[in-house]
Amino acid sequence: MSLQTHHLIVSVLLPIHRLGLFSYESTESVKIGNCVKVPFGSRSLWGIVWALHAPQVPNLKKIIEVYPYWSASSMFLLFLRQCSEYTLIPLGSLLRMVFPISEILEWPCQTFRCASSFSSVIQTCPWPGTFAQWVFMFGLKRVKKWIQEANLVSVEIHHDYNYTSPILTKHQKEALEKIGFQTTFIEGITGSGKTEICLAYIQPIILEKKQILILVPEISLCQQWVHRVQKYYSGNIGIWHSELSAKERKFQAWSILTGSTSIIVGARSAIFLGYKNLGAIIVDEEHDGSYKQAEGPAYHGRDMAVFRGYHEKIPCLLLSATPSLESFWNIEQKRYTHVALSQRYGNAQLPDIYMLDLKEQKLDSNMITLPLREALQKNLIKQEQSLLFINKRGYASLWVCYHCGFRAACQNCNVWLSIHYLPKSVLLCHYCGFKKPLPKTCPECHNLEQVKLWGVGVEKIGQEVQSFLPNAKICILSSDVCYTPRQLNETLLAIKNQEYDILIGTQLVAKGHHFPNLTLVGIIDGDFALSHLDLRSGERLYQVLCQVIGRAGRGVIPGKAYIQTSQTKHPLFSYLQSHNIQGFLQEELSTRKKYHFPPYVRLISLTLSGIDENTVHHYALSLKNHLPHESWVEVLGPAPSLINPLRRRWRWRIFLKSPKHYKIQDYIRTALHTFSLPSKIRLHIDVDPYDFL
DNA sequence: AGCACGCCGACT
DNA sequence: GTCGGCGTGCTC
Repeated sequence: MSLQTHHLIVSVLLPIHRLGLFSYESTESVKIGNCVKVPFGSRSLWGIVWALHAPQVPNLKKIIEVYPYWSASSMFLLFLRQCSEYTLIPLGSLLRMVFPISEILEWPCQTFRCASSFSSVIQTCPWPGTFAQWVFMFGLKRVKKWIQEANLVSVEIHHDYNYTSPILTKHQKEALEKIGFQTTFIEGITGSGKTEICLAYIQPIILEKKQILILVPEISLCQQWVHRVQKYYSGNIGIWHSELSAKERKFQAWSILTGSTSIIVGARSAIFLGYKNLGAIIVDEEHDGSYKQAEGPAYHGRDMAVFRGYHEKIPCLLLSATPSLESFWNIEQKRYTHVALSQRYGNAQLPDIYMLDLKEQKLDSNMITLPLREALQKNLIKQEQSLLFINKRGYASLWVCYHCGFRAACQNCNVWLSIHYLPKSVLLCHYCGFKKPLPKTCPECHNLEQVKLWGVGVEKIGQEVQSFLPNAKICILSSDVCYTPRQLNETLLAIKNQEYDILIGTQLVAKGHHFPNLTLVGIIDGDFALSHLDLRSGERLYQVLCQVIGRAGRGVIPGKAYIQTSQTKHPLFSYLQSHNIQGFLQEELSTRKKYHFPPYVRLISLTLSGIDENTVHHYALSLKNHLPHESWVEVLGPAPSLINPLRRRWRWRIFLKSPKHYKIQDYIRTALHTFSLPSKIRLHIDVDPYDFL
């Protein structure tokens, strides 16, 4: 053996789904956290040095290149490790989210001062903007050539910006003082000034040249935060979400990595990105279910934000008017600092809530009860806007021929197809997106007289309103009508400009938009989620109703809300009427405690899926039998999913329940270590699942 | 995940 | 006789 074997063998984490850690020889000195380019099969990949010792393996290869400008801090690596241990997402899969586009590591990292602030550069270099912006606009090759021509290769990174703090009221200042060093929950109804407190709080952090990450539950809310931030901040604002184009993604990831953007507004996946120096994390609308990613690697954005804040020793602020049960519990357990804002900004009143019993009303085939009709009419006369909420897209949810009994069903899922007229007439599956032209006659018996449409969606409500208020200008708001963020923003602007009298919308309208002239809210189906099949349904309904009702009366005029339901006596509504969130959450918590459900226990779901029903069932049973018996683990199932098949795949689920202080993740990891599945069968692990069906 | 290798149907 | 279907297996 040669004497040069003192070259280190290091363990490199690669963005590979299954395992992830591979041994490489390093000829130059590397540290843990360095980004390195390594040969892998017939290609080369970027990875992170995970450990400075690794097992000797045959065919050991050398590291090609070490990235000199950025490396993962030990705190960041600890964060990744905890994420992986908690969510059971393999480290390799996690790294794919950290390095969404690893090619940016090939870009040179030097950049220029903004032309406006560095006159000597202006003379030799006629292009304004930062390096990244030029690359974004003109392409790397051209910019590189320009740099060589201008001889400017080693100018240092420098960013100039101003940040002024918003002016706070006395109450807001008091709240600001209470924010702790780590996770703080800021609870306050819409309009209580949570945003301003946050924007004031981050000022010193921004001035220390650290980055701020603002997480939002939905892409459409990014732009809103950008506008808020721009009032006080003159620098670059980063955006991160799944709908960025490939070009934009590269530009944004590069700007975030190099620190050329100091404030980043992003959807949940932004929590895993590599930052230059993250200084604080803000999670807006903390309770929102959209933070939970259920498809692909399952994780909860808010929980990951808390983990990251903890490991990087930076503050994490959770904001909500209607805390999630988990957070409410964590506040009670004194895990989070709690800051409550009670006053609504500028004296706006909370809306009065009226219950309408669907059982007492004679509706015929209509969905809107008489009192709500009258209220809509009055509001129209007063020239004030109204909002009707119904949580169903499309026109109707079942196409049925009464002559032969034919019902239009999805080819891939065990569901009926919904009828949509907007933006185009079509039969649509809400689960897989399958589309079919709307039949003119029954495909089975060719009859056309006896076709019936069952179920009620936004479009049908729109039709009903138009029938009794023919002069009202109606706007239908659903993801089908506004399918791009731009379209949605345009529509929202039109609403603010009073171009519509009555809005009819799905979940989409519930999220953080301010319409000053909106004074009436009607909930069409106030019991759509009150099933006992799903333990979170009550919590979700409460949150969504709170949010929709919060749309009313945000200006100077007090608002009113009508809730149509067949369960007027349900305790949820009395808490809602008295605006007593605490009471509602307390009661929900005690139910969860009684039935041994989260947050009192840990719940994990294992879902097996595949094309062939029997094979999936077979492997689900054998997985269950493979799980060792432990007194502290309760194994439920396997049970078939409610919608089976879904996207042509059959799914069987196993649920595991254990007390929280046991490491059930370790139990599962070891159990799965000795369990193998054929490649046709997929296993999906979800820690703290949101759905049970 | 990619990208190989590998073993069976319709074409110049 | 080939071209190519995607089944399974490996990548330090």
